Amino acid sequence: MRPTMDDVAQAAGVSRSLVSLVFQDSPKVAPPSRARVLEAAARLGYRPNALARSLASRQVRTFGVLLNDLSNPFFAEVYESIAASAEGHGYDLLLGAGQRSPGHEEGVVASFLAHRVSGLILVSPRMSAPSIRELTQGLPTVVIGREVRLPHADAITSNDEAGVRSALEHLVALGHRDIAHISGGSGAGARDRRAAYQNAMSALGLAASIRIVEADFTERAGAEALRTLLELPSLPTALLAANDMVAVGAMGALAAAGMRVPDDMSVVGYDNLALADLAMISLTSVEQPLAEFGRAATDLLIERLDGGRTRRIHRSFEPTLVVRGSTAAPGA
Amino acid sequence: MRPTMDDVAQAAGVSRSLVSLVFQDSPKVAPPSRARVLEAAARLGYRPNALARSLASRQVRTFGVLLNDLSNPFFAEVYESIAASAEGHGYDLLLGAGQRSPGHEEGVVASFLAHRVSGLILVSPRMSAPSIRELTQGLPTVVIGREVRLPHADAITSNDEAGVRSALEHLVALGHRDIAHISGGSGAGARDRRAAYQNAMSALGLAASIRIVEADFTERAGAEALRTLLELPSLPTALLAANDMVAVGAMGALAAAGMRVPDDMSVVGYDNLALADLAMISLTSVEQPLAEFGRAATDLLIERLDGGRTRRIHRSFEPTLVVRGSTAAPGA
DNA sequence: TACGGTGATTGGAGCGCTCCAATGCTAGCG
DNA sequence: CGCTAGCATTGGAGCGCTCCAATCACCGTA
Repeated sequence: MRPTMDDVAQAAGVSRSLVSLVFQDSPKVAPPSRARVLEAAARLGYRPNALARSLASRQVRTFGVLLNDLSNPFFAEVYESIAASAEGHGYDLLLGAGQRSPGHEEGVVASFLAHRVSGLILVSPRMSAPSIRELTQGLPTVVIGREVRLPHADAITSNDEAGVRSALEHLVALGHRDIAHISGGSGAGARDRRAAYQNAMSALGLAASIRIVEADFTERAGAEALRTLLELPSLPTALLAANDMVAVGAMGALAAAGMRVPDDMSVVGYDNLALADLAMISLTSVEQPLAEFGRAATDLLIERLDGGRTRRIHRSFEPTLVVRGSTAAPGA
Repeated sequence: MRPTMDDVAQAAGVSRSLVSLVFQDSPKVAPPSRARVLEAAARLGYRPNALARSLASRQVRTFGVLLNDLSNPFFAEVYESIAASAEGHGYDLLLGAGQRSPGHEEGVVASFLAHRVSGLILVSPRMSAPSIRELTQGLPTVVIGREVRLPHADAITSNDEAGVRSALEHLVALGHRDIAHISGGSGAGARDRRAAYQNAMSALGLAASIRIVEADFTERAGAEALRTLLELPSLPTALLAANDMVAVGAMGALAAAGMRVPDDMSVVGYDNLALADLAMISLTSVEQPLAEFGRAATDLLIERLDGGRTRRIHRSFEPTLVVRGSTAAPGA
């Protein structure tokens, strides 16, 4: 059996309470006692039991982070920024992966709740809003990448309307008029982006050439969507993809079909992953300030936890278009 | 406050013990009692407290999974296979990300231990073997992607010797003789792959043209390594990269330098990520049976936990070469 | 010498659960 | 009709810790 606090207390010749104070870094402990306790603990190989600690203190300084899809590096970047910021605030993280399925997500969130995390960060969840409400039951929650309207849940999004508009304006400036959208289907935020595309196309006087292919936020789905597109009688000259994975999948399918980017078709992605910057991909993409997402998420959670805020907040960030080699004038 | 078992017991008019039995799915509970308890629990919104449960039962049916680097999809694939298999055995997973730094990894493992996980799965850890031994303290552990020799730690690797040999033989069959290796530096398994390269080159009679550039398992490092290589007086005709991320980074740098793959240089990767199959990348790569890694990892852990095994096991899997467009005869 | 004050230390109750031994109850048997 | 077997249920101790109130030792001061 692992040593407990009592063992350490006995070995150090003090009470359990004192050992507890030492491991809480309490300033009330006299330096010599502290040294004796730490020495005894080291000798026995003692490690505090986080379970017992949380149970007794009835507070768990831990956030549960649910990432929708580990295979998309987007989530890795968001996670890194959350981790950096949570660490600074002294919070632990429990990580879960949703595997792109609402069922998995619900299981992960249930497990977070069972571990009594103090707050939840859901990154682009696919769960329905009602099931989020039902599951989280008033637990402070931040949803990234989707605007969920629940009183105990804050939202962090980037301004898709502006991001999509800047991408389309860029394409139009290059001379494109026939611009199709490969959508994220039922994935988080896909609706907003789809709507932003429709709005911006209309605003640019291109309502007539609106064309949407439903897909999902994966390479595979992007490739399939493109093959669907190729069967149409007329092809668009440019493509706005729901994200970079989709864009890359579509570019792959284009290459496989013997078409060249940007000569035969321009492609714009969304997220500006490290991938997009690779020379043989060189994808024009809309960048979201991911680093700020993480900081904002922990800040919002801590405001509720320590500051006692109860009103929901929606924080929206401005994206930036990064132009690379995948866009050019049509027929160039 | 959240309802506790006592609240449910009171609401259902039974004892706490009975409620406990119901939530453990005990067969000794009479169906009507079970129904009453479940109804009361649902009405109150009761959820068992996993902390208290683990503390009282002194067993935590949870594995800690440490992934070295979330931004490499390799780890996402390994994770998915672990998740699938652990779920089947009724184990929960705690996920942690090492962010490519030994310090981070140690923090994550310490947190796993504090949560008293029943077993550990370390995927390509960067920590030193002594610090693994010291941290894990006899806790059943499986290390994937690296052969760590500790009595309480099993190892899962793929046969790098064979994988590297098949890649080199493929290149030699195409006519290459001058084949350089971009190594993973101090990353997990980099040593084995480097040694395998040296051995295979010697076996193929190419010891004289052995050339190694140290890098890391990332795109960025691959690109930098390639730029280093370009400054040498003579260039190799083919490249064996430590993994696909490195290969892709190197291909990007090649493209940026105006060189074409495979015309000016052939490139082979390792891991066969989804990425490698994209048409504009089309990377020849060595595939490891990732799905089996996950199953093997949970099986090994469970053998120790339930079966009482104490001797270490090293399980090695055979890789397969997947040939794509990034390799061709030199000067083709 | 007695006293209040300060800082260090301690005892004990309790967090929400599990698990074991003990209890109550009904049916079945001689 | 008493006795036992067997099932369903219960009470209570205890998991390893925190936290509060109580205690202790020691100092300076009146």
